Amino acid sequence: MRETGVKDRILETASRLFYDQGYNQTGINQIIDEADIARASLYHHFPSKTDLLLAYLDRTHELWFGELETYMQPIAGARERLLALFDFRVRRQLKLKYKGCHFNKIVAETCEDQQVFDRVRAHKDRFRRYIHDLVRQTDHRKLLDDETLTETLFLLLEGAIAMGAMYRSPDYVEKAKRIAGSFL
Amino acid sequence: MRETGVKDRILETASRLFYDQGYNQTGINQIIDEADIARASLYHHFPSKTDLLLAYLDRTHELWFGELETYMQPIAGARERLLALFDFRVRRQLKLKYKGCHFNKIVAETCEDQQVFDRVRAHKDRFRRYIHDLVRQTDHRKLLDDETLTETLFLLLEGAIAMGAMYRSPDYVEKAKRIAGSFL
DNA sequence: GTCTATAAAATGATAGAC
DNA sequence: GTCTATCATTTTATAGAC
Repeated sequence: MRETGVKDRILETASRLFYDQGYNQTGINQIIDEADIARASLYHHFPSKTDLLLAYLDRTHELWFGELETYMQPIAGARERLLALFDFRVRRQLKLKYKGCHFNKIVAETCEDQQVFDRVRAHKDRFRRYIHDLVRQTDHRKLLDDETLTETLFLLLEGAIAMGAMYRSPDYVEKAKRIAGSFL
Repeated sequence: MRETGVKDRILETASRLFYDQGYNQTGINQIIDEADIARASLYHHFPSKTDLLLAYLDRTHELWFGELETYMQPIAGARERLLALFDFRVRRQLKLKYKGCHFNKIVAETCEDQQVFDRVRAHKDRFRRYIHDLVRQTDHRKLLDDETLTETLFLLLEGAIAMGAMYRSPDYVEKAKRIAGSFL
C-alpha cells in the first residue's frame, strides 16, 4: 500500500501542515495522526521538532527552484522571463491559497535561530541571483542600473507577496508586474 | 507603586511579548508573570487570548500612526516627507531589532480570522492612503502616474521591511529609499 | 476587581517491547 | 525500524473566596 517511505510521508505531512496552519500551531501529534505513522518513527527520523523544521526548509527550497525551472523552461527571452517570474508567483499564490512566502512565514513565527536564518537567507540570495542573471541578459531601458533594477524587482515581488498574504489576493503581484514592465 | 493601571500593564506586557517572541510562543502565564498581575485579572479584562490579540493590534495601530505623525511633523515638503517615510522605518527597525512589521507577523502566525484580517488591512490601507496623499502633493518626475508611484513606494517599503526582518539589517530599506528617490 | 487553586487538554519527548 | 504506553510541562480557561 505505502507508495512512499515513512520518512517522506512524515516530511510531506509536516510540510503541508507547517505552511497551511503554521509551524507553532502544528503539534507533533497531528503530524503523527495525519501521516499515519507511529510516534517513535517520527522521533527516529527527526530527533526533534526543530530537525523537522530544518528539513522542511530544505525540502521547500529544493521544490521551489525545481518548480521555477519547470515553469521557466519554455519561456524565451530574458525580458519575458523576468515578467514570467511574476506569473510564476501568481500561479503559486493560487495553488497555495495566498498564504505568502514559506520562508518569511517561518522567520515571522520562530525566534532567532541561526540554522533557520542560514536557510531562509540562502533561499532569498539564490532568488536574487536568479533575477540578477536575467537582468544582465536584458537590454532594458537603463532607467536603473543592473544592480538597482535587480533590487527593485526583488523588493517589489517580496512586498507584493506579503500584501497578497494579507489581502488574500493576486492583485499586488499583478500590479508589481505592471510596474516592473515599465522599467524593462 | 503602580503608575499604570492593571489593564494597561497587561496590554503593554502582552504587546512587547507578542512582538518580541511571537504570539503563539507567548503564553498567558508569561504575560501574568511579567505584568505582575493576577491570573483572573487578565481574564477579567480580556476574556480570551484572541481578545488580547485584537487589543494588541488596535493599540499597535494607534501607536504606529502616532509615532509617524510625530516623526513627520518637522519635515517640510512632500518629496522630503515621502523619503522620510523610509527613514522612519529604518529608525523603527533599529528600535525594534529588525523583527519586521507587527501586522505581517501576526498574519503569518495566525490562521484565517476575519477580525485579524480587518485590522491588519485597515492598517495597511491607511498607510497606503498616507503615501498617496503625499504623492499627489509632489511634483514628481512623472515616470509613473500617481497611483502607480504610490503602489511602487508602498511595495518597495513592504518588501524592504520583510527582507530587513530576514537579514536583520536596515540595508534593504535604505536601498529602497535610493530607488524611491530616483522616481521622485 | 483581584486573589489562589485548579481543571482539562495539548505540548514535545522518552522507554522499552517486538 | 516500528510499535504502544507514558511522562513531565505547558497550554488556555474557570471556580469560588475575599
